[in-house]
Amino acid sequence: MAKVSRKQILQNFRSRSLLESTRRLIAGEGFDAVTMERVAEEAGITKGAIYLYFRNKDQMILTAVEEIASEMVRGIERRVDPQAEPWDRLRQLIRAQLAIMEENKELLRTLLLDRRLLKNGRRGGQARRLLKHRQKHEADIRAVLAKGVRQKVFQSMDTARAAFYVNEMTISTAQRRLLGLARSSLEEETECLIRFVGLLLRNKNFNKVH
Amino acid sequence: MAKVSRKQILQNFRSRSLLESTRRLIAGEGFDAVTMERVAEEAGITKGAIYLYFRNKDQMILTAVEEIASEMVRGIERRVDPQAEPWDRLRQLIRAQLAIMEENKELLRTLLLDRRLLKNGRRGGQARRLLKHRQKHEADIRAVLAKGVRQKVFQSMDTARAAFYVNEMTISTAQRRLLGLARSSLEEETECLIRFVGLLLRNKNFNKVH
Amino acid sequence: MAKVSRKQILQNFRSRSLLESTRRLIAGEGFDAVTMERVAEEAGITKGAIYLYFRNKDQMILTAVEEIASEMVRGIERRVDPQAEPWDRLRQLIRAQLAIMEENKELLRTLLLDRRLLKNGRRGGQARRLLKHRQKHEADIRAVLAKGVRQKVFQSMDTARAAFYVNEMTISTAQRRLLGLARSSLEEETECLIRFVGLLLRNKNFNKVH
Amino acid sequence: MAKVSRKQILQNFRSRSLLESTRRLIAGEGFDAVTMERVAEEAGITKGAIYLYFRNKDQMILTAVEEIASEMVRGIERRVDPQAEPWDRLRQLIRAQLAIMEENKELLRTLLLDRRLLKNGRRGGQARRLLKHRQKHEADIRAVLAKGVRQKVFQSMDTARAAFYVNEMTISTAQRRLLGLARSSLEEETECLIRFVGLLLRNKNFNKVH
DNA sequence: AATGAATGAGCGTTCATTCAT
DNA sequence: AATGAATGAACGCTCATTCAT
Repeated sequence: MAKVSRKQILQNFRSRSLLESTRRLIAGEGFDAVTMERVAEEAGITKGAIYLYFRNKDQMILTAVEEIASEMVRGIERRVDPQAEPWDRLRQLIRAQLAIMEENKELLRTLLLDRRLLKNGRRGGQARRLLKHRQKHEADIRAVLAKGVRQKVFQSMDTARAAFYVNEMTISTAQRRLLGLARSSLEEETECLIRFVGLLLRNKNFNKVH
Repeated sequence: MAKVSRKQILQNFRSRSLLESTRRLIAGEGFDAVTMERVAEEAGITKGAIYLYFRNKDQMILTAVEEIASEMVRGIERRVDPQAEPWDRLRQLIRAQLAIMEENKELLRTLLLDRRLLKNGRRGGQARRLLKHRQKHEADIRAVLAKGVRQKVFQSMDTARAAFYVNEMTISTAQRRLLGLARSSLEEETECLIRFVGLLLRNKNFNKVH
Repeated sequence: MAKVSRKQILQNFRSRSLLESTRRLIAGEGFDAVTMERVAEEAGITKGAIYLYFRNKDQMILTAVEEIASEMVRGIERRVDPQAEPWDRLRQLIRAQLAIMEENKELLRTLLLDRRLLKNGRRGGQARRLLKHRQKHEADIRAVLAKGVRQKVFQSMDTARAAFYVNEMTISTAQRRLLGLARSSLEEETECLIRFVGLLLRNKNFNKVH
Repeated sequence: MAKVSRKQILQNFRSRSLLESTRRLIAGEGFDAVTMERVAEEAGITKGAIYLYFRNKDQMILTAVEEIASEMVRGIERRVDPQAEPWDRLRQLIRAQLAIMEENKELLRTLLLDRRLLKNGRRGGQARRLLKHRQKHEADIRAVLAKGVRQKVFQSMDTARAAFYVNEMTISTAQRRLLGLARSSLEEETECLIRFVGLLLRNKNFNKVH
């Protein structure tokens, strides 16, 4: 068992190194800088050895990116109190999302500006797994909205669409920061976004809260 | 002068051919299909000659994309009645934008999924010229909003930010269609978006209009 | 001694597995499919272990192919009645050879189309061991011819050369089948070949026999 | 026109260099030595430039080999007197074939030992064009045989098959020389082969001629 | 002004062989 | 005895860019 786990540990260590090298390159210089040569070099092994851990380049990148996405979504969830009331919870969601995106600034600069992976062409649906995480997040938002609507805290609406727009507005807000187009601080941006979302939902508590 | 202008005409004609070939390739097969070879072939000249009209590949693509952006913005303006009242005008803007984006579906599938050009890295600000057009469009929206606010048709708000969100929501709506994630027709999507925007602005005429 | 032989048995078992995997791959997909990885996998051991049984890839393939050759030659001999009269025996030889080659169709498709192993270049004569079997078979034919000549059943001739040609004609007949260029059945091809060989030897019984 | 032909000349010169480098490598070290890198180097250009003259490696090799085949077949024809009587003509054919094969010794060592190109797999039929030349040659032999049969100089027979065997015997004779297995001189081998072919055809003039 | 042949660096991938364990 | 991770060299192919003509 010791032996097995030692091997497993080495395996995992290598995979991790490779995924992190990949991530670092994506963050630092974009997808085009992700060369098998460079990834290997950064991970301290040789080009050929990568193929012991990943079938090919596409799969390696896909794995790295999917990891990032899932980490971010999980990170958001961790920062939200599931017991909170809808409007509070929604604000927590938005704040968490913007905070996490700020933390992963460099990576997202590439990921948001270069979404080639989402192209249908590749392997019909394999790359689309990436959308899963976005959709999961949207579903979370939607659940909060639906609860709020049931409680008459939000006006009645098409919650699926509203969730989509809330998410897109949040992403847009983050993206504008990444491009260096935002003038104010992250906190100001966040509160301003929340105010607009409040308008969108015609949140009954809006005036009290703010 | 006649000679010069004849030269100029030929120059322009060549540039046009090249830019249109570039555009066609971007629309049809994405950025990766834009090789100097193919652009030249489609334009009816040879690879080397491109360098008489453009400094390098990047600049050629940038010019092509900038043209597209400016055309689209101009196209939107052309479809809007400058005399219309704010709310009507805003709806015209949104409808026009979605219509134009639908018309340039193929191009946008590439342009929205691959925004590498916006990366600051390249040459301080050269690529940023692309943002100019987006900002111009945002300014148009903002003007309408400001007028509406002055006329008390819209509630008072940070119009710059509101314009940003309106634009982003519109782009998101179009993008979702491009990815094949929208279930309903363009018209339905459009009207639904307008309804949400109405909420955002707390448009006073909203109930009457819809 | 028991211990030694147990080792030996394991040794032999492993070698066998490897050689049979090699053979299967040659037959199924050609020499290019014979990678150490796949051979090992099919034999149920690991790549590195192969080098405990064979010095290198070349030697492994050579051994496998030599085995095939020797088996085929032995197979032919087994089907021939050593008591039979020369002409009958020759016909048996030819029939047996074509039958055996048909049975090893897939292997021979590769072996006949890719005889690189016969190149002298490699290691002076090592690869030449392969020719041994062919020569053994030729010698068998020659013995029959010689006996026939002594019995005046065949006309007098350079039996070495005649044996060579008889063998080559037989191989050519088989090869044409492998390439899918033969129009008639194996039996027809066989009888036709025998008829031509009869002509070559001016077999006195030819008219009676056929 | 001068310009055009100068370009054409350069084009042809490069193609020729490349094909000859290819040929030289095939002859000297076999197909596996035919690397784009080495071919280019031998031809005095760079790897990438090859693709200006050939679509890919396969096509380059195929062209080279087909050229060799067609040259050899033409070379044989050139050495044969079309007016000669069947038996003389057949002897000329065989002598010419053996002579030509001797001249292209090195090339044939590879071509006969490595017939991978004939594998059906590649591009269903494109590689099979190679067989065309062999078949053309066989057809020539057959025509001579048929004429001989009509003139009652040869006994009646299945001329297609006989031509196949005559050709195969000739090739086998040459191949044995290439492998260094022949003890006697080319002339002796040739005459001996002709004698056997005479037997096969039961040539009526055989005794007189020899 | 335009050609188009040529370069040269780069890419993803494969595989026989080695060697510490 | 056996593993299997790792190497390292090679390969076919692409393409932006240059430059003599």
